[in-house]
Amino acid sequence: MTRKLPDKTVERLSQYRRALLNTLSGGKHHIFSHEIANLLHITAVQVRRDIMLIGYTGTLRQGYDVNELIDIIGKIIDTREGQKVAVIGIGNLGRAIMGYFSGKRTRLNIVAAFDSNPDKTDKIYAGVPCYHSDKMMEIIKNEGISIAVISVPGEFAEKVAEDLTMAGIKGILNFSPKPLNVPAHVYLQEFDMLTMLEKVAYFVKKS
Amino acid sequence: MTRKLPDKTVERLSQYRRALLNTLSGGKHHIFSHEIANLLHITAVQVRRDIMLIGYTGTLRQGYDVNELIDIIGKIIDTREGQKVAVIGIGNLGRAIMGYFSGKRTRLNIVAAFDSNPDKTDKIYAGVPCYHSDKMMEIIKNEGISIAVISVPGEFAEKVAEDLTMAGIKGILNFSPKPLNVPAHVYLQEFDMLTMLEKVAYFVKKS
DNA sequence: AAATTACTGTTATTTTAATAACAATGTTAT
DNA sequence: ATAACATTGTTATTAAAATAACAGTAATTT
Ligand SMILES: NC(=O)c1ccc[n+]([C@@H]2O[C@H](COP(=O)([O-])OP(=O)(O)OC[C@H]3O[C@@H](n4cnc5c(N)ncnc54)[C@H](O)[C@@H]3O)[C@@H](O)[C@H]2O)c1
Ligand SMILES: NC(=O)c1ccc[n+]([C@@H]2O[C@H](COP(=O)([O-])OP(=O)(O)OC[C@H]3O[C@@H](n4cnc5c(N)ncnc54)[C@H](O)[C@@H]3O)[C@@H](O)[C@H]2O)c1
Repeated sequence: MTRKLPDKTVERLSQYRRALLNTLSGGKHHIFSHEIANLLHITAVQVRRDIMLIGYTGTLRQGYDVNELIDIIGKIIDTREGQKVAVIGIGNLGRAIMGYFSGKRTRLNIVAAFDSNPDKTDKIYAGVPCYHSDKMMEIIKNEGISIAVISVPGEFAEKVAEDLTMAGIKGILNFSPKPLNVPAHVYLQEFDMLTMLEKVAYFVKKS
Repeated sequence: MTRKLPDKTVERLSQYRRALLNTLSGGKHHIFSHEIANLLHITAVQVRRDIMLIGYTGTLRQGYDVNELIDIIGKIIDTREGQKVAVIGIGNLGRAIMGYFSGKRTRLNIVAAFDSNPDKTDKIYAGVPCYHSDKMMEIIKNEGISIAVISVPGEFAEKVAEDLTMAGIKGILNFSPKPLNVPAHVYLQEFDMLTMLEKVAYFVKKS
């Protein structure tokens, strides 16, 4: 399945899987495209198209087999061995992230957290050990951690990103307000809640 | 300026403004499109095009006047009177949001927080009072709060959204993992960090 | 058994977003 | 004074994403 999927399809696949896992725990084993669509507020065509792109095929009268679809999506968006993730900066946001991810059934395992404040280190958060950031580069290399979430204050983000890059990280999800510069081989995704909120405000205003 | 702007342009305008405010506090009063572009990791053409769309014009040798541009963007994405915002659910995520927004110079004012846990209510977080959620509908109506950020656990999110809608809220930014159903006149923006992270993981895998 | 229904899967079309191309213009160098 | 340069603003083109259209098909109804 080395076919390149559209960006947006990748995002939705992750959402489909989450919704399907819910569905499953509700005891439902088959689902129609329009049901998935309703769960996510998108159209059924979109759902079918995405599913077509990953090469899965439902049955005519029953729709999609929930287990199978979850599996196939996993084959696409997970690696076989899983990927290790670290969270840098265990303030409010860092803890929210750890809490949210813990227990989610996924091949993305948060295996370490790092903070520069000794009061926060050498403790367990949501089942994950938090180390002092002095050890960050070493642990990332030794553990083979490939993905990092940055939730430190803006003024430290650039330095953290440099260290991460040197330690061989492959992907960064950045929540700090400072847009980062990383080499092209590091995949970078930035996110800002203020932007989201201002967007909501703008579109509220229009109506 | 009732011209309809593309979705993505609106997002970027918010980012430009944030970057420009930084620039300004660094004592720089003029900026070129390619400088803005570098700050945000986008292209200069994109920047110029967005700025064209809002009808602002720079000077040829100096580029854009930072103050003026900040102002113009404000005219576009803010309302004159400002809009009031409430945060529902003051857990780790709620507190991270409050901390992040506080002190940001914007016409979006977080004026109230709400939580159902009496241990958390009747306190001040990042300068904003937290009330018990019993009073939510009343306060939202009386204060004229038009935008809400939902950061309660999934199982309560639907109910909170219903109450908010009934209280007359106009826009919702939802961080709970439960996709919400709201009437069409309420602008809804959902966000999920797990999706973001899985996307990073997917694109890391490819390389 | 024919028609109808309710789905899926796929191609075609439209819409939205990004990029490229380039004219216009003041600035600096020669 | 002229040429080269660096920048903006805008139009043209391409790319990405979403939507629409519709063919195919098993089940159900008449
Ligand atoms: N992008 C967004 O949407 C968004 C939302 C909320 C917060 N934020 C930003 O995220 C960051 C964290 O927010 P928060 O509320 O958790 O803040 P916080 O102050 O509670 O936490 C920051 C943590 O980072 C740690 N830290 C500082 N320097 C470090 C370093 N070099 N290495 C490791 N750890 C270090 C601190 O000890 C602290 O524990 C802030 O920059 C904030 O502006 C962004
Ligand atoms: N979308 C994302 O990216 C993302 C990231 C992290 C967390 N989350 C989700 O956000 C939510 C909050 O995360 P958290 O880490 O802050 O959790 P938390 O448990 O620390 O906080 C939840 C807070 O909501 C309050 N609450 C519960 N019911 C309420 C109600 N009806 N009205 C008002 N307040 C109520 C609780 O008292 C608590 O203070 C969770 O659902 C979590 O899954 C989402």
